[in-house]
Amino acid sequence: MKKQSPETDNFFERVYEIARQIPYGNVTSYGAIAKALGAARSARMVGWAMNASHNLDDVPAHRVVNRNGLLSGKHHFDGTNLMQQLLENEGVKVVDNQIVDFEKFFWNPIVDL
DNA sequence: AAGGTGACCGGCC
DNA sequence: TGGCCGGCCACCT
Repeated sequence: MKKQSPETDNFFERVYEIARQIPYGNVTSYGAIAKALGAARSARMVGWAMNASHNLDDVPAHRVVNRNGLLSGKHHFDGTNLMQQLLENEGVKVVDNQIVDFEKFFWNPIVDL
């Protein structure tokens, strides 16, 4: 988990590209990104790509949560509450690892793209 | 080369 | 009402 041939991470790039376009103060779900990629059922892959996005600072992974609005990947961040802190810093209310009014802050990549 | 895994989603029991 | 199961695609060992 360190190399990933530059030729094969085309899929990853696609995910990063979407995640990078998430507006400040907005959030989206893995499924939404998956649909934007044309693979609605491959939401898992999006999460996988996010896992690799740890190496990149251009990808705001904290703005990506599951369709439940739950900070599923917060455990993967440096700190335990770093993800929540970042979201709150952008004006997104987070309670108990869950985004409040998720639908209100939700950003659909398909619409913007 | 094959098997196992994963920050998910949706449907079914 | 809530928990279980399968599917899906790419990456890693």
